Amino acid sequence: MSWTDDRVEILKKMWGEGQSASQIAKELGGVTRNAVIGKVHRLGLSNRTTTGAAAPAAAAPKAETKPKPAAKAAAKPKAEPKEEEVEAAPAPRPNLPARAKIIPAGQPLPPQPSANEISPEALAKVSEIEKKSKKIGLMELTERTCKWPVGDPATDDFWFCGLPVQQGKPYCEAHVGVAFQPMSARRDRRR
DNA sequence: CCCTGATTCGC
DNA sequence: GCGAATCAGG
Repeated sequence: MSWTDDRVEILKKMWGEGQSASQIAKELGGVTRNAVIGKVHRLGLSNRTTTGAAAPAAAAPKAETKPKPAAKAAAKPKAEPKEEEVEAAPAPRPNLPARAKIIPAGQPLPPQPSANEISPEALAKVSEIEKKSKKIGLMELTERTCKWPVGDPATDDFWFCGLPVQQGKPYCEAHVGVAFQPMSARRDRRR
């Protein structure tokens, strides 16, 4: 595939909308996100300060990019209804064994050193997500499902969180929060 | 070990 | 000019 004017236009449009390079590449087809990024740079329209997936600092106040006074007469009333994202069904919700006494106090911390102090916020968050947990069984555990145990293994009332894990961690974000709160900042990241 | 963009360099 | 490989970071 080559960069035809048409495709470049789509690229500019989507990039301007803040779409990620991978999304643009997927839309265009026949190119990878690297190709898109490369092209973006070559076109000069790089900056967007949106590094990383989790970069809430969008802002983009100086978006007004009209460097070309030469108004392009290419008026294309493209009524793009945007891509419709299909929302997957929520939790499978396997029938709960009657009264699920979701112990509020006895927090099932796997490797509990001794006495740790977890912020009430984190605990509240855990209680919250436990409701949303997928309640998966041991068999459903994969490398990227939260392995946080909930309930009492000795009873029916036991399952694993199963939510998407945090990168590299064995737990989801909420559980990571209570799993290892205390951590000395490690300035070490070399391949 | 998912994702993002940025840069390099052989083609 | 192109983009895979790589880098740098969330």
